[in-house]
Amino acid sequence: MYQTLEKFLKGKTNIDQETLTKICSFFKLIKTKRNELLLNYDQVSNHYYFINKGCIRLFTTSKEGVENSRYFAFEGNFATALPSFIDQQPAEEYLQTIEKSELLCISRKDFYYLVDTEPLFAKIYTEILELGFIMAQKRIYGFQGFDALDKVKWIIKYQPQLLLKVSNKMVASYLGMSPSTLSRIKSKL
Amino acid sequence: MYQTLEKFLKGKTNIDQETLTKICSFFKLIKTKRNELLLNYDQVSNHYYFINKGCIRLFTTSKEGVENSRYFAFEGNFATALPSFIDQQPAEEYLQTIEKSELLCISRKDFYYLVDTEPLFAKIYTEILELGFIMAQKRIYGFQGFDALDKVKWIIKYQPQLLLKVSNKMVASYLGMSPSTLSRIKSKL
DNA sequence: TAAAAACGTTGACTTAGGGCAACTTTTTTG
DNA sequence: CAAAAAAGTTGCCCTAAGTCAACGTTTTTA
Repeated sequence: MYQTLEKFLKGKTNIDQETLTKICSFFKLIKTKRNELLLNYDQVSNHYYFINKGCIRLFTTSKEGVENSRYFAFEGNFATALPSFIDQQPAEEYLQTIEKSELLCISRKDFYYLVDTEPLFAKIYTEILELGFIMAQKRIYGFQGFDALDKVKWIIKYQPQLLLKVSNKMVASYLGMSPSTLSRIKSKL
Repeated sequence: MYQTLEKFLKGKTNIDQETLTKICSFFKLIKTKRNELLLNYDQVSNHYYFINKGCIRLFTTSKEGVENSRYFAFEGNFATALPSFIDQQPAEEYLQTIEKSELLCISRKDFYYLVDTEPLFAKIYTEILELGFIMAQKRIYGFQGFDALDKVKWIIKYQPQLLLKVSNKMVASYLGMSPSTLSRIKSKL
């Protein structure tokens, strides 16, 4: 149950088995269905999820009701609505498993307890923040000045798994274009 | 010379004067001219800047040579090319003072020395990361699904100082539209 | 302080990509 | 496994916003 998580933690820092076991003991296994909502727009994020199996999507909807995908996290990664988790304001975004998934879930209280009492876990948290920051910047700023074709090429180069695992519709909403535009571009290469 | 920085640090955490003085002693004052480049596209970011006076802009250029502004930091704030500062890869962005400025500059080495030896400074760094993460997300994701008019309204609401302090051209490049579009929209209110 | 450079504004024209609809294909579920 | 629902594709048309150029204004610098 905790192998993937332990592997993830070991990959980030040198950590003994005892601490590892202690950290893992705070995570509870939950199973979710396809399209199950983990967090609603108005809710405050109070859980951090580690994905054992499946996929979590972070998205919003525009005032016209169009969905806008922000992030997809797959097996072996952490995901939550981090801004809300940090500042405890309503998330203004949704968290959802887009397929049947198995998640390890830790409450915010326990998470910060670990951050405050386990220096190694604090270090891992800092690394998660740093990495999250870098990735978000690269992803979003990377698209500045890109036209639709550039974006599709970018996704093929840097996140080809997305095209395999996620519906066209969601990829399109991730890239900020309509499904028809994505469809047209793919047919031209 | 260090008043503004001390005020910033005190605002983040309870911190005694001795530690404060020690932290400040690692910062050196530098004066820059209008449009002076602090970091080039291919360079690795090795300094963190605190702005005593003036303004730092973070920007890139597209392959066609069009400038794209990412962030403006004003008096009393920190700025650097953070992804590069963290992972020591070429920045792929520029750092520039857009007006005559006075900066307090700390080297990466000293910065991480403080993070590793002063728990309070580590805490401040985590807060800078968290805040930077939240702000970047809000800023960029906030524009998803916005047309040009929405973006201008957004900037008026959340960052009106920008319109006062920064040229139209740079604001336009920050909002991801051409200067003519921004001009046209402003004339319609 | 005068010449030069950069910036801002506006008009005419062009274009990338969105909206909608019809149709086909795939996926989901009872 | 069949019916229903959702997703993907494609054509047609339209619109928001970009480009380019001309011109006036402000800013910079020698």
